[in-house]
Amino acid sequence: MYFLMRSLPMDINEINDQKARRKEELEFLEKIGINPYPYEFNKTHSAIEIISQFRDEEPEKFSKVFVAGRIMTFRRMGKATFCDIQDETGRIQIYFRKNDLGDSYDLLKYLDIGDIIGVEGFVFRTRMGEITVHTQRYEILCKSLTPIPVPKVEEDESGNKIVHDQFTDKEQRYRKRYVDLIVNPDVREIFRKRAKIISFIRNYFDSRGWLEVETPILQPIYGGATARPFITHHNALDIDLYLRIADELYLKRLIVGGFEGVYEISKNFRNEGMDKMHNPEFTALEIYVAYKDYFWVMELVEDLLNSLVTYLYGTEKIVYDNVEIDFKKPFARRKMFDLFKEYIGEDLKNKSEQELLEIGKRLELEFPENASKAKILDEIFSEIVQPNLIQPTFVIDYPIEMSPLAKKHRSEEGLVERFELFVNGFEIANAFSELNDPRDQRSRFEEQARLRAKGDEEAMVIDEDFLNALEVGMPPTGGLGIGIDRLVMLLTNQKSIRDVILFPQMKPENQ
RNA sequence: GACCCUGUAGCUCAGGGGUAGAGCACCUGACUUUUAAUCAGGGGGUCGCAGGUUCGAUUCCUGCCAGGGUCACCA
Repeated sequence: MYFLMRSLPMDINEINDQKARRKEELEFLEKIGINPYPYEFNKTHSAIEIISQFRDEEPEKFSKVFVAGRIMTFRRMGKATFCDIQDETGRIQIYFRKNDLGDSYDLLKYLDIGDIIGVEGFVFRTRMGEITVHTQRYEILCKSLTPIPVPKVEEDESGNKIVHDQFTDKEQRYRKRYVDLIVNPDVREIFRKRAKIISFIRNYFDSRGWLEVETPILQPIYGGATARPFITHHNALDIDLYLRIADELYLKRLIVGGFEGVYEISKNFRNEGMDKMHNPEFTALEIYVAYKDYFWVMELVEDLLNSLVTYLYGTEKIVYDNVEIDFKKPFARRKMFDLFKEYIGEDLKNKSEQELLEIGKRLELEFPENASKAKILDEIFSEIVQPNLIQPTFVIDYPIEMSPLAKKHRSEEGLVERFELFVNGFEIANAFSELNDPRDQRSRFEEQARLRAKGDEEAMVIDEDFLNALEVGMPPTGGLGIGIDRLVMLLTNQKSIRDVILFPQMKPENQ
């Protein structure tokens, strides 16, 4: 017997007394003929509609409304009860009175915080001045069996909101995002902004006639970025496939195919570390437009971000982490090697791998063994220069070793026509005049293959079909990538990528 | 992957080698315009998991698990 007991799943929640009590309430409601999970409710008003509609005009006749939402607070006072219900738009106070409701008033005691109800009533203003729905009839729309955290909101004299017992445990918030969304209204706001940002970008591109496309997530050869991929397996074909690390090479094939502007909002996957700037799956935007170069793309990015910020906030300025950031056009444009000169006091152009390594070490940086020239420059840049780039700054003209898919600079030896946009030290955008000379592309791939042979697991692999596409011929093309998650972080003042991804990757909980 | 911090009630947290604490939530009672409602009473915990030291561990030690942070790799 003892062993039997011990071998039963002893889920702590199963023996939770609050859960048990709610289950009893639910069974009681069913016994007296009430369906605690009915099929529909015809809402006429949202919480915010009621408040905005009745705030200014005090209606002579009380107006009838049908509202529905989740019960967030209860104030029971014997023969009268107040509660706040919450719908997608906000909260509205509901008033119940024994005189009006009779027997159904007594059933209120079988309702709990977390239940969802529908209310038919008229709107009035209480003595304390709060716009409230006076219930004439109500019905339960969903009985909640698991209690949710109950933060309480207090308003001080100056109208500031103080939240008591806020649901703050980050692990629980990310794992149980549905609870987080219910009890932390700011979280809903972030994801609404995220949706607005994405739809703004989509409209911006669509209205210019560029085509939204979908390219493979499962790829036999991964490419378009330097990163380690996730590997999966297709059973019927019995081949390994890679989850895409970027969609660049497919989008360029579409430019070869004759589309003159294509873009994709793409979930990419990189099998690397996670921290507040990296989630293993993330969203990137890439766009390619035929007959354009990177100067044109710079103007596109300036205008896109400027109009996006203006659309969201009605101004060109935002505040991130108490720093004001101004998206006024044009953004600063700085050549990469000029920035090196400014921040290191030395011209790194034409330096050998060995010389760069020595400079890096003097700056107290550490490098992996066999670090390539590209890696060393990248390291020096991201450690020394990048943190200083707070206001929107285009860094232009990268060394060729760092950019195997970008076209050679039209006038400067050893450089490519590439820019990255930095804001608040974040890399927001990456763009080039796209390399379309198949002979040059092949030799760049071959150089990547050499790096790979030397042990660089992130170096690119040769994609013969992509080279074939370039041989068919791609027009001059400007290409751009934007990290959507980081852009959302910047525009919503969030410090961690997990706060702008609804379901961030977490280790499974130990069962 | 390395280091630091954290894990106690549904939530937010305090405590500490000898039967586990608060506020809110929950239950009972009072209260027909309250709003962090109030007042009176009450229930609720293998103190993340496993092992060790000890007469005795939730507390001390070790390992593990999970989370957060810093660093490394990357966007």
